[in-house]
Amino acid sequence: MIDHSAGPEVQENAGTRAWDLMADVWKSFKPWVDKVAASFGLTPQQLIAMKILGEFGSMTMSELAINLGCDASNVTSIVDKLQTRGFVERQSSEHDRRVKTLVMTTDGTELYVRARERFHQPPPAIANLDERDKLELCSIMQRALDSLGTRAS
Amino acid sequence: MIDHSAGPEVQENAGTRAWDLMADVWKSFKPWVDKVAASFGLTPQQLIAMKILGEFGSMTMSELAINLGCDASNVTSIVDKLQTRGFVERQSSEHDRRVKTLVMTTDGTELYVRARERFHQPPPAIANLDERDKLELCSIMQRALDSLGTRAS
DNA sequence: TATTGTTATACTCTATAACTATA
DNA sequence: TATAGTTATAGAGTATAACAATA
Repeated sequence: MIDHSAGPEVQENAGTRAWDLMADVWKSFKPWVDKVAASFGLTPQQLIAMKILGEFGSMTMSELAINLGCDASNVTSIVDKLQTRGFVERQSSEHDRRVKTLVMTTDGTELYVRARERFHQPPPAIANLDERDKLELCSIMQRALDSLGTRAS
Repeated sequence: MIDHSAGPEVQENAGTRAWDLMADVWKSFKPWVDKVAASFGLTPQQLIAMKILGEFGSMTMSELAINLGCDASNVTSIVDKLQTRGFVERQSSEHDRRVKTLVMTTDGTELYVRARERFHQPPPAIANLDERDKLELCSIMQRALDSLGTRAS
């Protein structure tokens, strides 16, 4: 039997504790993300897709799948909805007609520019940090990504 | 029209950049979490519920909902599955028979103890950091949580 | 009347497998 | 044969609303 008389157990090491704390911070992001997405009439994933398309300008369906980190079949439905709303268009590539290139419409670009303004203000838990902490957090997260062999953007 | 000639745009401030980098790091956690949960035959959310129950010993359905950060209706189905598997039991509280207290079974406790061993090794992106970064990350995340008025665990 | 937990329902996000149209 | 994208399907996770039992 486990002794719970003292409440939650003490964290054994800094890595585990950092992971638990990051999870708590991440959980605090969700209401903010949902609210921002809803303010544009989009789901979070749709807004992220718009952000990626806005940053890169145009890309194929499979490239968007890689950037979103999800299966290509999901991208079909995400783009379907964005296209129905008039924010993106599919263009068949002329040199390989299997490939579809996504381009933003004028409405989509306008939405992206407005959304970008919102992204400049990160979620409260990050925004509330002082400048030194923000910079240090960038450094640590960058080292964490580098340790995985991930390419920095 | 947006100028994309130089690829993705430069991040304007440290907060936004920290938020983007944290999102990338968080994304790297998912395969690890899925793998750990699957190694116990559980979904991630079920494993998190077991972790919370193991740490706190026992709690009511609504308390678990608060700790999971989701609606009470979801907890019903999560606990249903854990109970079917024989890891937790519902006990009607004697002083208020509306309330159900969750307690882990012997099998549940045994699973929790094994899972706890796995949690001691955080996801690669965190585990790979050196001790100084881990400690600094703890401090920053703690300050981020404190800035929200969140109670530290 | 108010609260705890359940049920019914629906939507988002996700993945796998089978399919099509091209290559 | 292989690849890009689609369709069909299924499951996890989420929330809202209506409900039963109890307070």
